Amino acid sequence: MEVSDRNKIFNDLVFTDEEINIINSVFQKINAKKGAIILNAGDIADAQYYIVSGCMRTFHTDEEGKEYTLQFGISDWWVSDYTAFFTGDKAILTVEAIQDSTLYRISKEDKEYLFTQIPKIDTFFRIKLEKAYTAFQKRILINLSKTAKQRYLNFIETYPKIEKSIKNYHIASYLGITTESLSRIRKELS
Amino acid sequence: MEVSDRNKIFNDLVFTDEEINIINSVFQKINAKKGAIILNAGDIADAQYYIVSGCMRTFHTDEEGKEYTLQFGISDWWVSDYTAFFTGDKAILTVEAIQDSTLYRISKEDKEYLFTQIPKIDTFFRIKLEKAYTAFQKRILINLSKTAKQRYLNFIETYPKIEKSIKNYHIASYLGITTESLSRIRKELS
DNA sequence: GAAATTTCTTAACATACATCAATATTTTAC
DNA sequence: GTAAAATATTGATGTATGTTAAGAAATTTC
Repeated sequence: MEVSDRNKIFNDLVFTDEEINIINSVFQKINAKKGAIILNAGDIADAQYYIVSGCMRTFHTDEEGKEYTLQFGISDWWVSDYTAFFTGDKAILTVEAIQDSTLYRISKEDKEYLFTQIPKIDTFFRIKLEKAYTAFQKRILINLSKTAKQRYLNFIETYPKIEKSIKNYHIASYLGITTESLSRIRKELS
Repeated sequence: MEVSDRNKIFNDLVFTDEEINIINSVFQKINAKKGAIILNAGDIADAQYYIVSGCMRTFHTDEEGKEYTLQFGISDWWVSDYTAFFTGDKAILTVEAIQDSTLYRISKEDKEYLFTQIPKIDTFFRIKLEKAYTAFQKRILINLSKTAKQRYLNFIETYPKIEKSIKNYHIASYLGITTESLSRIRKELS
C-alpha cells in the first residue's frame, strides 16, 4: 500500500514501522472496472472494502428482480454487506462498481488480526461503525417523514459530487420510487 | 445492581469481584412510569439505558409536531439517541416509557471508564452496535421495498410480545402511515 | 459516425395511502 | 360506575406515486 493511501485511510493515526508492515500485509489493492461486482448476494461476505476512488453501489434484489439501492459509496467510504460481514450469514446485498474504482480489500480474518496487533485500530473502526449507524438512523427518519421530492433534494445534498454521474434509475431505487416518478420530480424542480 | 440483572445484561460474560464492583458503581437503576420521558429532543444525550422490563419508544418530532417512531424497546434492549450519544450533538430523538419500565442508566463518561477497566466490555458493546446497525439496514430495505400492509406484518413479527399493547397511532408512526390507514389494514387482515 | 442499445421523458390511467370529518369504542379520572 | 378523555374506526374524497406504453435522447459499439 502506498503511503498516501495509508494516510488517506487512517488520516490522523500514527504508526510504527512495524505496524505499517502489518497494515501493508493485510490490505489488497483492487481495480474494479465499471460494472464489476465485488460482492454477490448469496456469497459469504468475508471482506470489506475501502474506496480510494470511483463509485460503488450496494443494493438488494427482491424475489421479483427489483433492485433497492441501500447506499452509494465514494472516495474514503468503506463498503460491504456489513450485516453479512458481522453475522457470518450469506450476503443479501450486491456491491458493484458503477464507475471504474480503486479499492483496498481487507478480509474479516485479517481485520481481526489487525485488531490484536494494533489495538488503536479497533477504536478507529468502531467510530466508522458509529457513523454508519448514524447515517442509517437519519435515512430511516427521512424515509418515514419526507416526500419523494424532499428525499431527492436530500440525496443531492448527501451526494453532491456524484449526483450527476449516477444513473436516474439508480437514484430512483435509492429513493424508493420509480424512474418515471423521479423524472417528473426533476422536471418540477427545473 | 442485582446479580440477576447483571447476568441478564452481560449474560455470557464472567467478571471478577473487583469488576463487579466497578459495574455496580456505574449503573443506576431507574423506574420510569408510563408516559415518563427519559431523554428529550434538544438535550445532550449523555447516557444510554438498558431495559430490564417494560416498553420504551424513541421518536422524532418534526417542525409540524408530527411524530415518527424510530424504535420500540423491550426487555434486554438498549435505548438512547445514539446519534447524539456518539456525536455529542443535541438529541433529535425523544425516549419515552409507553409502559411502566425498569431501566439501568449508564453515562457516556462511565461507559468509557468501564472500557478502560474491563476491556472485554468494549467487545460486548461493539457487538450490540453491530446488531443495531444490522437492524437498521433491514428496516431501510423493508421501508424501500414493502407496502404498508407488508410492513405491518413484519412489525408484528419483530415485536410479537408487545404488538397488542402498543397504541395504534404509535405503530402507525413506526410504519410511516396514518392511524386511519393502519386501521384499514387491520380490518383487511382480520 | 451510423446503428444498436441503453437511458430518460412524457402521457393516460390505476392504486395506495392521506386528509378531513363523523362516530364508535376503550380507557382514565373522579 | 359514570362522565370525560383518549383512542380507534369508518366513509367520502384528494393526491402522490405506480403502471403501462410510446417515443426521445444519450451512450455505446463496431
